[in-house]
Amino acid sequence: MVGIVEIAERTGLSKATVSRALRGLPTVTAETTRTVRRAAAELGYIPSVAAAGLATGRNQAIGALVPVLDRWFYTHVLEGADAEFRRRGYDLLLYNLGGGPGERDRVFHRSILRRRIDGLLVLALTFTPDEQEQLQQTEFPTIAVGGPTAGVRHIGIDDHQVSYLATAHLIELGHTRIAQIGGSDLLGLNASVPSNRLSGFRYAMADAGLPVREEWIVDGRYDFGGGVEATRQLFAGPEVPTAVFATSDEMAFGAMTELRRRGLRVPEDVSVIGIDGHEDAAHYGLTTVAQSPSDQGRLAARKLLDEIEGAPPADGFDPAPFAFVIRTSTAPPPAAPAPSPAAPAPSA
Amino acid sequence: MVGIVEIAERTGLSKATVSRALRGLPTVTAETTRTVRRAAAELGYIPSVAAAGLATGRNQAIGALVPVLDRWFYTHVLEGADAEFRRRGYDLLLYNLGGGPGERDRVFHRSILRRRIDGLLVLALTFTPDEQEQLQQTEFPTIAVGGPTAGVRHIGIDDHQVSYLATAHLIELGHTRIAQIGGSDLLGLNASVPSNRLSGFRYAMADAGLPVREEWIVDGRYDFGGGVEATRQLFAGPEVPTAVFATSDEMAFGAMTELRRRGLRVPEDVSVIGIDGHEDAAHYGLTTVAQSPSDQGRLAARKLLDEIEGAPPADGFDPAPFAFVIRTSTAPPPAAPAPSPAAPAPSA
DNA sequence: ATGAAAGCGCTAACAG
DNA sequence: CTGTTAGCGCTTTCAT
Repeated sequence: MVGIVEIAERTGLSKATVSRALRGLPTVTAETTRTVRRAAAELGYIPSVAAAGLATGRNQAIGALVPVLDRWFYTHVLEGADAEFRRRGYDLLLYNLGGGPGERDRVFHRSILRRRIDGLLVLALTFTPDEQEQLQQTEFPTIAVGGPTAGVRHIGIDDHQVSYLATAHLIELGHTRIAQIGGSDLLGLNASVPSNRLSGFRYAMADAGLPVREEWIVDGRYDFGGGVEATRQLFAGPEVPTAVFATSDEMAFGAMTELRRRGLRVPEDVSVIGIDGHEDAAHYGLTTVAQSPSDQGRLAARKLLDEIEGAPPADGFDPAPFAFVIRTSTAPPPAAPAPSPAAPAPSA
Repeated sequence: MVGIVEIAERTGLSKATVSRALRGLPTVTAETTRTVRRAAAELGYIPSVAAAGLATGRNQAIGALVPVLDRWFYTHVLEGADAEFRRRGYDLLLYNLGGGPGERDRVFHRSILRRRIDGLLVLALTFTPDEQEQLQQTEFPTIAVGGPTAGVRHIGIDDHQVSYLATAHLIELGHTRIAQIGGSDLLGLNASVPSNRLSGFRYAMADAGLPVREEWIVDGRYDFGGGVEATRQLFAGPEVPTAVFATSDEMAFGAMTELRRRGLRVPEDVSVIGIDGHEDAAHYGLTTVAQSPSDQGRLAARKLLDEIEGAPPADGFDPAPFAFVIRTSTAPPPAAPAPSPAAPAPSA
């Protein structure tokens, strides 16, 4: 095993100088630095972050806490954050909670709290009071993406507003019979995202004087299969909606697939709108409110590292941008009048 | 900051005994162990893996090298492996190569080679000779999932055989005009998976005396959008296949979606078969050859940890199980005779 | 069964 | 600009 001592011996310099040269500190002659680096390369020197970390207290690593891995939003936040972390020389420790009930506790006590990381990125998750306290104790900077977490800065879209807009779009097209496929709080996931998306929907309906039918608010678990099942449920009875607002594109894809399987045309018979801006939305022709999770991840990473490296800790909410993308899955309801941007009259 | 010294002071024991008690070594009285643990809990002691690692040379961490994150196969291998790692007290460092061209090098030199991990899990990736040498030098155990890597043990399905079977199924149904949507080698990804899946297809066709039309072998990039585009291409001309074999379910979903968009019925007009056993396959009614990436990940993790903890290093290939799942996306071709398990005659 | 002391590989004052 | 001297927090001989 070759460490800095070997380099010191070989070059006749001291450990300290070698260390400085390796880190490129300015207090070393360019000449010396070159010599050291060359020797390091020749000897096949590989630095030990662990040793450096012990000495400095810096681990050059960030933990990312995710509820599950196979959801579009999470993987993309991770990709964005990871790229930024790597760019700045940090490694990413993945803490996946998806492995069953015991996992959560294990992750918390045996992993996060091992002083291996310099900061924590939290995806769409809320903490129990106990967990919160534990986190405080470790004292490392934390940032959340995709849903607020008590006492932690947070980046994400304004779910209420996005949801309001999506609903308003359907209303403007003349729809009055609108269903929402939402998501519920699974695995201690952040409940505020689904609840804000629901409230945005309710407000938009209320503002248009439209009634919300509680049986048309169904859970789609944020995934494709959930979208399929929710749709099946929505279209089981005699009374069916003319528009479906899925609060994620993956659920919207499931909805569209199930609608077509039932012989219903989108948008002629039923309009569908989503939230996310998933890559596949174009292929489905899905109208959606797009966001960029990878940008949110990147931004979160940047803020986290800035704080770790000395910037003043900030608090509160950083709203992320979103954009309406109109495609072919939304249109006026069947037998409805042309879009009336004014106040559409209820049709029953 | 409370370390083992604080516990030692508080209990009146020595650092050494505290360390032993904390690790549950048998050379400590049950009594003493209890005292120490209680004190640790009261003081809110949090162990430092870095310090322990420095002393022992063990990092209690495994690196996972993935080409990209948002592919069904990868996220599921990761979930399986992660669960096993955590169960045995190891953390997972995620090395994502998906962040652009520079990433690969950066990951290799600035991350993997930092002596932070005890082993490496490689997903569907091949190394350059240079990278291979670097890896050898670090000397930690490595294992691959989803595609062989030179000099590294490997777990996965037998791609050739799976592909042969899928093709044979279509042939038995009476199809003769069969297309394959495969995947190409993106980002230095493992080329042997696509090539074995292609050869399985060719062998099955050859064994049945059927010609392979080269223009019906198209690239679908292993994702939904690629499946859509490949299908568009396949059905653009006057001559179209009666069956499409997509080498991943995600591509098959894209193919089915595009086929339906074009007004073609599955399976009446076109049969579709996939590989993977994706959760959504049931909703699509997709016939597929199912595998379990999470089991493969779990097994890989287990073997890797066993080796790290002293088991003799093994080599070679561990074939993973797969299972044919017949659903409703495959049927005899239009205007074809009933399934003839014998040798179907070419139809011109 | 427990303690004392010597590191693991690196960084950080403090001198020079 | 470079060298010396102490550690970082834990594990591990070697004694006792």
